[in-house]
Amino acid sequence: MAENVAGTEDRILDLAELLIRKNGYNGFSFRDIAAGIGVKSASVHYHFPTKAALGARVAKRYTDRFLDTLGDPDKAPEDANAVIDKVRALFRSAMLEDGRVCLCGVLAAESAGLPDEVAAEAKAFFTRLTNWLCAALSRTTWGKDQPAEAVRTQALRAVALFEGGLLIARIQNDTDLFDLL
Amino acid sequence: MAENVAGTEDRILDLAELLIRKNGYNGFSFRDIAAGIGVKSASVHYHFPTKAALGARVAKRYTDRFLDTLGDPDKAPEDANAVIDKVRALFRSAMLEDGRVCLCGVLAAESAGLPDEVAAEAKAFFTRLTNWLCAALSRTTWGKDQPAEAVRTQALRAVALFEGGLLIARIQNDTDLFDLL
DNA sequence: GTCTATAATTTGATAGAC
DNA sequence: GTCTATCAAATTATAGAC
Repeated sequence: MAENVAGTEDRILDLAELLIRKNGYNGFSFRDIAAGIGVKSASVHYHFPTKAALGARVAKRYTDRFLDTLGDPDKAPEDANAVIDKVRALFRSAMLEDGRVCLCGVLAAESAGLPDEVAAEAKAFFTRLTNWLCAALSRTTWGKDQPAEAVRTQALRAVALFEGGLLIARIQNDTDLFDLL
Repeated sequence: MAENVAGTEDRILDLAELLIRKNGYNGFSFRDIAAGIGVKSASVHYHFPTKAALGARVAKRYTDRFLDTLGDPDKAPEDANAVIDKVRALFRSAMLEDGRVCLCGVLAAESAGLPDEVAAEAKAFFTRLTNWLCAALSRTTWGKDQPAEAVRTQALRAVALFEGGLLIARIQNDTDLFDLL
């Protein structure tokens, strides 16, 4: 029964992810985290020595989970639109579940002022997601006949569209806008 | 000859815009601004009483300039692709001129933690840009025969694509990625 | 593993002299 | 319009007791 109770480390990661997605990396503090989970900021430092280390871990966990949900690209649908829709649905659920945008979209927006290790993890998100889309799309009936560059362009367009769509839907406070994309 | 020398207020706005586009609203301070233009932070407060007031003014000026460059939508091209390309070129030049993303894209990413007056100006950017695109597109040979909703969807897709594209191009440190969109 | 206490710095903002 | 001086609060981070 006790396995369901998240440890302090996971609770820190959960709250940090939520706060970054809401306010950005520069928009939360160790004290926000500590207060939110009911400990002191020194305890947060025990688990994550620096803010950069925490940010990097949050981004890595987010990316791992995102790609884990997508699964094996070799088992993705054979219809190209279905592949795109699979990714669209994942971005969409991130938006609806907690009304937040993509963590790595936020980090990308701030990236020029981010600690290197955080920026590197955010960059990896886009590399890995684009690679997954390329792999999945090149198996589809559409992609089989396409040069690699055309597949890559489609993958990039999809990611850019969804990232931008989340930003617009959020600031316009209208989640329906995302579904028009 | 002296007309070319920007006043303190404009120099504050210029630097604030650059810093927000680089690090986000929470990623710059009045002292950063002051040091950058060679005054003290109290002088910055003389021109802009609060950080929120400065942020809002930066966003409004950015939006005004953006739409001013686009010009009258009734004089936009009659080819729909040319209209989209006009907007694409504007986003692209923002990226190339100073290697930065769209100011309001950054603000949108942080919007949940922004002062109301700043968030309102960022929101207005997307409203005004989308409206411009709707007006311009509905005049095109393509748009003339389309229902308003289809035109609006196209407009939103274009803005989302370019905003997302800027974010990806910047974090991947590859401006060429934007041109694939 | 969490706490108290605190250091060192930075932040947004104000008062008042010039 | 810009300055010096300063405030109160918040920030990341550390030392050491429990």
